Amino acid sequence: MKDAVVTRFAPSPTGFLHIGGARTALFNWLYAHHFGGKMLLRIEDTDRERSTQAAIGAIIDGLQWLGLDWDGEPIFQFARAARHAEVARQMLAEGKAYECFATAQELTDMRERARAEKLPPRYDGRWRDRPAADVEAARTAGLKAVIRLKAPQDGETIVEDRVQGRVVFPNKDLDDTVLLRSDGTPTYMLAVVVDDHDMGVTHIVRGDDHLTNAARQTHIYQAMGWSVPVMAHIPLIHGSDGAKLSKRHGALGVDAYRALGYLPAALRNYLVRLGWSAGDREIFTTQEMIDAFDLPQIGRSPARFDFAKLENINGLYMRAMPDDDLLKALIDTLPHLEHGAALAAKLDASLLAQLRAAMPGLKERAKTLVELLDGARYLYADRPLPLEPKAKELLDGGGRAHLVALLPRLESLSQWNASASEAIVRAYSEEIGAKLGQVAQPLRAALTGRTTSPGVFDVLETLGREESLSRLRDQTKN
RNA sequence: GCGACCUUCGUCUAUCGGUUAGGACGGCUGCCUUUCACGCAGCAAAGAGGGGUUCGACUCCCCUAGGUCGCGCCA
Repeated sequence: MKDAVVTRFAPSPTGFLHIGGARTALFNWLYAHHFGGKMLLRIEDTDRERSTQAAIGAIIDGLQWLGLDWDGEPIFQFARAARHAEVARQMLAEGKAYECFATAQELTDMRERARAEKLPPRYDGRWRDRPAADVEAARTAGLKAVIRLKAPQDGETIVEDRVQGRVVFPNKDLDDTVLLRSDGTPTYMLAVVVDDHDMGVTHIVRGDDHLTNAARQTHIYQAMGWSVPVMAHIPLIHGSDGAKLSKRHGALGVDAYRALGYLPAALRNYLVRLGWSAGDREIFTTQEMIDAFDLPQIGRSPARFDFAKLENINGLYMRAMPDDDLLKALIDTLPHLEHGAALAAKLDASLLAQLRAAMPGLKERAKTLVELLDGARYLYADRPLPLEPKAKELLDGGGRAHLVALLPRLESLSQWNASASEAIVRAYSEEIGAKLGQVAQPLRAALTGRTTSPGVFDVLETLGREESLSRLRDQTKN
């Protein structure tokens, strides 16, 4: 196996793992697995002001929840600062970089002047070819220097991108990037290149907001005589109105998706089809995804995030999941769900068995775990059940009489199961010449407090004789 | 302002010069039915605009419009 594929996911820990980052991670993960390679994780924490431990935790937790594992230990970029500085000094020594003593004020003025003249705001290279004497003078005057790359000024830099195609940047449009800050810490631009090189990254798959950075980074690779990895800049995800993804549009941390009751496998399936396709195929197992995934099928246009489709896919996954697995997923997710604590508090062996028995009827009525939890509420609600307005109307509007008539018949049942109760109820409705629904709906209202639920006869069975009859008596009393 | 990239049903997409422009979500009809769902059947819905090239353009080229991203001693 020559040239094994090595990809990396390189988030900066300044916030949670958002949905766009999750998709980037997924693409890197799929690509690495498709070619039997590795995906590395690098935490880009060089911004000491904004990087937080909490964000690092959120990112790692998010990746783990999504099932996107990485090879080896995560690399922390800040820990490699000395290596980055060493490379910068090497470039300085080789004349590939130079010291620049321009002050922050000078740079601001430079930009403002450019803006006023409607020119692109760029560094003008004022320290690029200064005589050594000037540099000495500045240093003895106590000025602090940054190290800037001596980037090519003529010709063009070509990024052969596997998604964007051949993108040409005239070098005159790119200025001399800062490599090392005046306090001696490396910039992102330098750190990324050095780390990707040192980590043996062969394929860089990242958001296309980095496309112009790719040209600047290419200059650094060239200055160091390193080979440039394969680049693939994938389009960003947009909100439903086409604008930048905002909170309202789904730019939430992946933990929010967990709290909304989405299954990681479903979210993965939704995300992989956002900007990538394999013919008409919509649903993939993880292995199928790995087998089918490759860079050429990634589109170049940004995709909009669509909750409706995510819900649909999640519902599909829930229905396809074995009942035991789905129940486990629900129980495991309880701590993250809004009303999860109520169920968790009452969860014992018998409730667990009831949930398991009700699962077939429950899962086809839910698109998320939140809906599944809500649908299961009748199983563990306290008597007397609170009635939804429509359920109350149903009982008050004549439904109660049916319950009164049905109660003794149900009480006399020798076998308590769905088919036995169904026979009783059907016989009764035929007797009085009513449609089954006219009788079944009041029953449902009394048993669940609602007008919608799984089939009433299944409800009777899973609730059990005592609980069912008690709930019916509660409603016939008044 | 400059630069890069993007533009097929409302949304995600297929199409790699010749198709009644296909699928999925959502929407709407209907069937099933004890409710709600599920399932099934069906319907509506698209090549941004304008020029070329070509026997023939969604597909290739140019222009326009719109959108996104980038232009820090942030990442």
